Amino acid sequence: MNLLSYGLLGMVAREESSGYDLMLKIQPYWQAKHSQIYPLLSRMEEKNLLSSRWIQQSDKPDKKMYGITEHGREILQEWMLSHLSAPVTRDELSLRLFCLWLTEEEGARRMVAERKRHFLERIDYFESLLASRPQHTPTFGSPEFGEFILIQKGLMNARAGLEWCQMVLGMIPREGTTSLQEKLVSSI
Amino acid sequence: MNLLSYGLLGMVAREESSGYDLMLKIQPYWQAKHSQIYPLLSRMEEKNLLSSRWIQQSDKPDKKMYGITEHGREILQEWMLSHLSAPVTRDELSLRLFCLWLTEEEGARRMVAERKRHFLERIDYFESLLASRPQHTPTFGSPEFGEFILIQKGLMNARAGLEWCQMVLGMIPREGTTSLQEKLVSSI
DNA sequence: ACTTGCATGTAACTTGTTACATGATTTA
DNA sequence: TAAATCATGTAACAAGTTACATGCAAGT
Repeated sequence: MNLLSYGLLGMVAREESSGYDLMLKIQPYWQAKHSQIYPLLSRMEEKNLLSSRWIQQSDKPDKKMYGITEHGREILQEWMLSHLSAPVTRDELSLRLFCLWLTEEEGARRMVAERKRHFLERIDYFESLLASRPQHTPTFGSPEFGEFILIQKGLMNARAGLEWCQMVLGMIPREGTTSLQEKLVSSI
Repeated sequence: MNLLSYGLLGMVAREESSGYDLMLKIQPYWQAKHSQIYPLLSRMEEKNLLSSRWIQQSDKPDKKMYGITEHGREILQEWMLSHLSAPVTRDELSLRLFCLWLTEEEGARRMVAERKRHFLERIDYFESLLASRPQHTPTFGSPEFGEFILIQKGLMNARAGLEWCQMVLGMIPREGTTSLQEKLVSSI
């Protein structure tokens, strides 16, 4: 059982879901493709952590809804008490910064601007999630609490990223902005 | 050529390094083990992106220093101009928050406290990096600039994470703090 | 005596991505 | 008419982790 499997198990524990549902819901926090999720769900059913039933739909394709079993819930509880592993981030931008000195102002600005767009999109997404739920802050113990602080986690992270982008864009001179003095110095 | 390979190539472009050096330097930004790095460096040498030479050492084991080739530099330049991919984060904590309602206050607090320690450690690390380099802010174009904003990236991210932890710890009631009224309500 | 750091590598395995495969309905 | 959404799955491949393997020097 890997971390993704536990995550899926936990989501099913909250509400019965199809693989497709789970994929969409988990995407913003853990980038997993359907080709990874479907086999995991099958294996978890074999291990008796999940049960499934087919739901016929008229307009859309039929779907397989998964629910958690008693055994699944026990395993889930154990996981929640086990040691928490450190987050893993792999960001191409970090690698590129090691050799940023190889690029011109324009290239560097383009890169950071692209990342800025990414964060703005994420902020939009998380804010729309917040807007589509009860106004009052949920209290600990309710299922809404976990979801609320999860959204806050994404939001605060994206805002920090945006701030960084703006700081950096402020530090890279726009081309054509170089002063006469600097040009003279760099031409030596 | 994967992202990690480009990252290593970029680091070698800055200064000649051994696989061991690269592993240590890249760790805080991209968690790669030596068992992944060594074969990548070998393959990049085969492709004529890197060249290597053995350095004998008396007190420590000998080491293989890699330098970038002309061809390597060209490939690196191309990469810097190509499309930047989105960052990928896999955080067990995010998955756990989906089913936080399964745990008690104590378990939840422990989890967040553990994460808080993680961020405090990272902040310490990045601040020590800042302290061990020239006081004045580097300007765009110098190799120090990229490294400076990379450290800032890690720092701002870790600070945002810490802030989130503190917000959440403030929202989870400490056990024994529950009011009489709440106890009566929850006992129904 | 034991562990940590330095230093390099391979083998077996797990995890994650891309591509293949199907097919109806809705929207542009 | 083309693309996107819904919906499930498999196969081949790439990326990343864990374990195995060696060995010396310095510190605890």
